[in-house]
Amino acid sequence: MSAAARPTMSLKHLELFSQGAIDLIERADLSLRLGSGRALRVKFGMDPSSPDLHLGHCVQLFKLRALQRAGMQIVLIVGDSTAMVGDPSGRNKLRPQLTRAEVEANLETYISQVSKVLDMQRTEVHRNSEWFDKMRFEDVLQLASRMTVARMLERDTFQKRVGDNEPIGIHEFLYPLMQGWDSVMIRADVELGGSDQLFNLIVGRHLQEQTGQTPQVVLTLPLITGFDGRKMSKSYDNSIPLTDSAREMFHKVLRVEDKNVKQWLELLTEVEPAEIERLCAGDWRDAKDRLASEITGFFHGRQSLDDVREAPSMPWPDPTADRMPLANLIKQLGLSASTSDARRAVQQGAVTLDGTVATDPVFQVERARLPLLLQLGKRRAARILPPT
RNA sequence: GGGGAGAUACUCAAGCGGCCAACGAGGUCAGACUGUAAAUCUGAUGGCACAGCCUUCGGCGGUUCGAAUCCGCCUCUCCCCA
Repeated sequence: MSAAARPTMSLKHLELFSQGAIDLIERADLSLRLGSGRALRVKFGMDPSSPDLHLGHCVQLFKLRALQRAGMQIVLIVGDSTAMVGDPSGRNKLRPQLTRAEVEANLETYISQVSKVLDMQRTEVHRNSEWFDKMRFEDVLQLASRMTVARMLERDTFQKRVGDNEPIGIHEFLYPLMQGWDSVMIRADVELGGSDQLFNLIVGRHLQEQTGQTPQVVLTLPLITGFDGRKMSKSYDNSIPLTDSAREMFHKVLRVEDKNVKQWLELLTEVEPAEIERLCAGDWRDAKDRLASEITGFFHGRQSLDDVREAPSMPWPDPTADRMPLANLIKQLGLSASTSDARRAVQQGAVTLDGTVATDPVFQVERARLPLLLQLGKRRAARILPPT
């Protein structure tokens, strides 16, 4: 648990950095910097472009957590300016630009979610509007002149869009430059990102070199996939948001494909490597259960695991009503997105009351019957208690 | 600047005056089966205290008993030429 970075530890640290990495550019350079014995400035940027973080982001965050514990200085960049541009990485479409108000709203939830993984007391946080808001057009032009269009168009994502007759906004070319400029401004030693970020990270090296800094070490980590096998992403709707209830999170994690269980254990938990080997050699059920328990326990606390197997308690939603139609009750408990949705679930036999299937959406649930166990499918349930 | 094509629900994509809350596919949700998995089969998939009503087909107006479908203007995108 020693947090001091001493030269003698540099080899161990090198291992810590490179574990699980896809790209490490340049390894020798990292080794050299570690040898200096100082706390390296490790940059990680996130755009508050959607309100919630999900497990995909956590691959990076867990690595940062380990590095932070090893005494590295984590520098978190909240991309409030870049969020208004939208990262074109992996995008086959023009991303809608966010307004400043939307970005502000997302930013707050981000920080609180990151604090579950990182010690924010020891984390340096910057918004990139700190420097971008001060730039004049002249400065923007100068930054833009540091990169060529040909170089930009090398990116597969842009190539693909050109091929598919999809629009590319000029402002999208600015995105990698902005991200790279962040590195210059905070004098990053290392920048961490998903493997799809390689191009952007390399631009950071390029810009640092041009401005007389030593280019940062670039470290990319694997992207984990969502339910559908594609990169886990909010926009593909295949992600596991950190805001999920313990129950939702647990069950979604259980749906991970068998072949990814090991990777998730390595990237998203702090289970010892030897233990991971042991788990993966055994029954998948146990490995998955452990994985889901680790992840859910980490974000919601160990005691939440009881709630996963038991239904969480919720009060009767409308204290003034003596009875409510089943569908409306489900909606008001927040177990379904809409009343119509609840009705459909009921009609399809997905809902049980105290273990008995209820198929009538307008069935009147009496308040006098409380407490009552209501289950909707396998993943949603509530123990309804009388109002206090 | 000139010419052509297009904008439909989470995504892709049919529909081209009433039978349209809108074919189909993917996704998602649920049921069966299972390992609370995957695969497979089945059903559902705008909202509403729901046999009815309300709001949707880029936007605003118009024609019509009736418009996603016809007309006008606007916004946005792609392609070809300059």
